[in-house]
Amino acid sequence: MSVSLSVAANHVPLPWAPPAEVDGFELSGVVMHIAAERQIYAEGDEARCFYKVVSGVVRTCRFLNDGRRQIDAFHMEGEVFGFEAGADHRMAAEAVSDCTVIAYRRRGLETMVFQDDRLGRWFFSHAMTCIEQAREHSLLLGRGSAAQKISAFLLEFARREGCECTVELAMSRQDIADYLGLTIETVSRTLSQLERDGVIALPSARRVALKDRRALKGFNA
Amino acid sequence: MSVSLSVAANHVPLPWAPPAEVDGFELSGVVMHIAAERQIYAEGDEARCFYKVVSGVVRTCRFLNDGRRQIDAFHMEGEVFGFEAGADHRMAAEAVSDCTVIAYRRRGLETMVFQDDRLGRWFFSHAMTCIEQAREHSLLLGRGSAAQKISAFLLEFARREGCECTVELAMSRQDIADYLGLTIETVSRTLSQLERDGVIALPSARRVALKDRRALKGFNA
DNA sequence: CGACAGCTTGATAAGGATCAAGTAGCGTGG
DNA sequence: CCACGCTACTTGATCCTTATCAAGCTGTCG
Repeated sequence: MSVSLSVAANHVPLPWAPPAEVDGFELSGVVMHIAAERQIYAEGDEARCFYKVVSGVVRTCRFLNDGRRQIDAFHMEGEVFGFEAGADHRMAAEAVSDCTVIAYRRRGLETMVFQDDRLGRWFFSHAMTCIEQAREHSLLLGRGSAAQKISAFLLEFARREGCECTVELAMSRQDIADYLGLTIETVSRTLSQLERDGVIALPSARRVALKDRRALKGFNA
Repeated sequence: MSVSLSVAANHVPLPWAPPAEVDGFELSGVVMHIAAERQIYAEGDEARCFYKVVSGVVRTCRFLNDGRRQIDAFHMEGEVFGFEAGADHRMAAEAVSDCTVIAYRRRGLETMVFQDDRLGRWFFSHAMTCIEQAREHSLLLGRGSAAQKISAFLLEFARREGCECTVELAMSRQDIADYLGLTIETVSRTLSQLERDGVIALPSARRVALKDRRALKGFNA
């Protein structure tokens, strides 16, 4: 089965499923550039679109009444964010670095999902992956020491960036703290301690070399 | 559209979607009784079935290498658990109290989901609800004080049990602790403190009366 | 060079974990 | 019916991790 929607100003093929599975699909998407620290949408905004990251890093987060922030996830190249069950966005999305994203209209898509097995399966698999990530994050937040949180964070981003030995951190210490449920000072101190222990090296603040992956993994299960 | 699968020994209509939406559907389900504290499936077991709670309470949880346990969720009457993206269960499921559940074969269902819009939509909505719950749980685990965690827990269960003023706790203090990322002593102390503050009453260990919902809500956002 | 933002480090405090005793409730058996 | 033993829960004392407050450092940009 093949479906095409009306073509918008910027027409971009749907690139976030294995090409073999959704060859026939095309969705109208609008390319957007967002400067670092700019908001893409706010908590409570109507969820008209969902997004795919082309370049840069995006964070989805919520704010507490006391002003603190919890970052739910960082979204990197190729990842989809902002797809909601209800009418509104439950979290805000903000650019961690300068970003390029594609905004897809949500309207119509939900019907399409159930008209084509392949697209439906992809979406379902996406949803299940989100659940697993959220649960993994819960586990970390609920039961990890600062060292466990930091080491899990570094290993996760090393994997996602594809580089096995060096992690380029797009996000600030504050972002890391808000993702892991720590303070900026504890993040800094823990990184320093890991460096003193010879587990990592910090050639610069935003660059981490993983020197002893075994030790890093050893902190967790 | 209406679909019927081969009828198993115990044939039970699929009851976990609004009746109006999946009237035509029937799935073969096997009714199971599980004694309190018995395991329904283990972490890593092949995910042949998913389950619906008929009565009692079920917990889904994971064990860490140091022996500690993180409870991901409690599942109550009418709720579905054990539906996985991959081939295996990522968490164990155990009976908190004596339970009755219905086990549905997973095989065949995934195809059905994409053959009928209504069933598909229900499943998708179920998945999205799971994501929101997992994120809510992350927020609580990452940023809450003991009092915030306990009050959020009580309000959540008051809502789910339908009773607005008294919560009947099926689970032990240890279960609560493992759900909230606390120790059993802190759970106990926090409940005692809330009682001293006149926010709740504890007529018995497993029964909590919510005396001041405003104060309970006040701990959180 | 100075100003600024982001990061690091130090000193201290608070919240929760841990270790250690109790106490209450409940089923069992006498 | 009560004594017993068991388990779950509560409470107390102390320790440890991390938060908080405060200061200094580093790199960048004008």
